[in-house]
Amino acid sequence: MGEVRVRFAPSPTGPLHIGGARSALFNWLFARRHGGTMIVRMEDTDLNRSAEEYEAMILEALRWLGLDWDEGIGVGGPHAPYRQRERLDIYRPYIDRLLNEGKAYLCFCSEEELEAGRQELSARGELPRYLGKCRNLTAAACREKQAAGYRAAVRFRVPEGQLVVVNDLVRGRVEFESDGIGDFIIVKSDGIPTYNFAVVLDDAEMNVTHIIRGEEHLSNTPRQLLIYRALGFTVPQFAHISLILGEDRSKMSKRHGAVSVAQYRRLGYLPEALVNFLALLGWSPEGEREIFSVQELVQQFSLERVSKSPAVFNFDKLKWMNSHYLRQLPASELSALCLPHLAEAGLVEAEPSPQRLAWVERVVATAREHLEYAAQIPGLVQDFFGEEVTLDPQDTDAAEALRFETSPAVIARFREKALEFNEWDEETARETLKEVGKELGVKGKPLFMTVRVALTGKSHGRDLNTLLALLGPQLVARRLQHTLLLLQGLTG
RNA sequence: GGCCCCUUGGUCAAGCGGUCAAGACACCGGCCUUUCAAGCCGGUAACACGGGUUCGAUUCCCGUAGGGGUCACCA
Repeated sequence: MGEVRVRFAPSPTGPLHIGGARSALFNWLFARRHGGTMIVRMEDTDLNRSAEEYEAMILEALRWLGLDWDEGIGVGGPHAPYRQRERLDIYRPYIDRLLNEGKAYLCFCSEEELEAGRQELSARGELPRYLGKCRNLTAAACREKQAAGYRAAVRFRVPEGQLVVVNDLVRGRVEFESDGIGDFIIVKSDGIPTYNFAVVLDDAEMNVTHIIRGEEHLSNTPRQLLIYRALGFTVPQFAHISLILGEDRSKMSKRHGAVSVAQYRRLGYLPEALVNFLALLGWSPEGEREIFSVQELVQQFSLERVSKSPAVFNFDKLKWMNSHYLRQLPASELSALCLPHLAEAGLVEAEPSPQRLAWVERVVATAREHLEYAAQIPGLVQDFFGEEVTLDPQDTDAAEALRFETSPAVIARFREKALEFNEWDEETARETLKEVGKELGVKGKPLFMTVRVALTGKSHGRDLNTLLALLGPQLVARRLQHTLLLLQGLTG
């Protein structure tokens, strides 16, 4: 393969979508795999919907995912500028050329006229398409209209009776009849080119060799091909990857839950997990492995193994994959990832002391195996916070554990013993509890489960010794006392 | 509606004429564990349908059905 040049060209009309992220990823993997060039530019020709803040968000999301680029916004390059709105002067000569050669023409139809035409056609049961009203306007008529103050859009004159063939790297040969395509607008009446036109000019100017994008663009491709043909440009290779679907099999959108990369980041997903997951959505490596580092993905990626059929976004699998990466994270990083969520839940102060931070790190570490994404942390470490014990009414095993004949004695005695310490480690805590058991002749469930429930109100939770150690003897004593009073209230 | 794409378990997905049709997530069961989870072991579960082609179709071709995309002065 010769020099590879690919691009990711989102429109800044919203945050980076999960589908866009996958397109970016596939382009990036392909570029890196072949030692090619990755370009990032913006399709900001929609003045109404484009916003600078979205551009910043998209770029930030790409960086967070680890998808860097060699040319484009922020890094510059030989084909700058990389925002379509800043490239208007570059487009001008091509527009003039098409107009002069009669391959495009001015259209003075108003929005209302066009709408009326569409209505009429569909009322008669015919397909809505441009009727070609301005197709054969004379130059003189055009000048007259313009002099009268009418603003014109530019339409591409679609040649009749042509077969337009897309040789798609993932879909194979796809044929379209030019007769099925109405003359389409390439420059809006405000002088700004439309997407279908500008994208061709940019890709040609920037020598893009491979266009890897979502399948929704497949139907647009013949229009673009016609423009390549009209301007005599070299046609790049196309690869249309299938769509990402929601659980209900319709195109992934907001109502399917978290749909932007930023949302996953906020929830505490790791970029390497998202990248790994997205890579496996619509592409599959050889072999049976599922977990791949970015470097491994780069080594293995190929368009030949990209699937044609759409894929449902499987939240469960993403969660599983994220939990896998979470388990590999050093304790300090895991803690840092979780801290904002603990602070938000009001469990930990926003700027904890070093000692407190060290303690939080240990607490968070106990939840590591249970954690699917960082935002879940408050619910998982609740037991480590607070003075009081509330018996979970749903938890029948818990109530049972406090109803052993020996329960009050176990709790009272362990409390006394705990009071003798200012601090203790897991070892000491365990020994102390065992001594209580020996003293009172209690072991097994009536000993351990009773203490667990007396401490947390629940029959399930973190390892008891860990819990004791992290709670510390003084808090343990206070909680036990609290439960003791609770029990007296029940019996007395 | 026209055009285009797609169709293997609930989901992702391997397969590229001959397989007992991989693997992963989820689910169920067991082991481990003084709880839970993790981990390990095992289990349930699929080629949309109908015609061809072929000695032989999940695999190739044609229909049907279903799903999706697109037909904007949006991208």
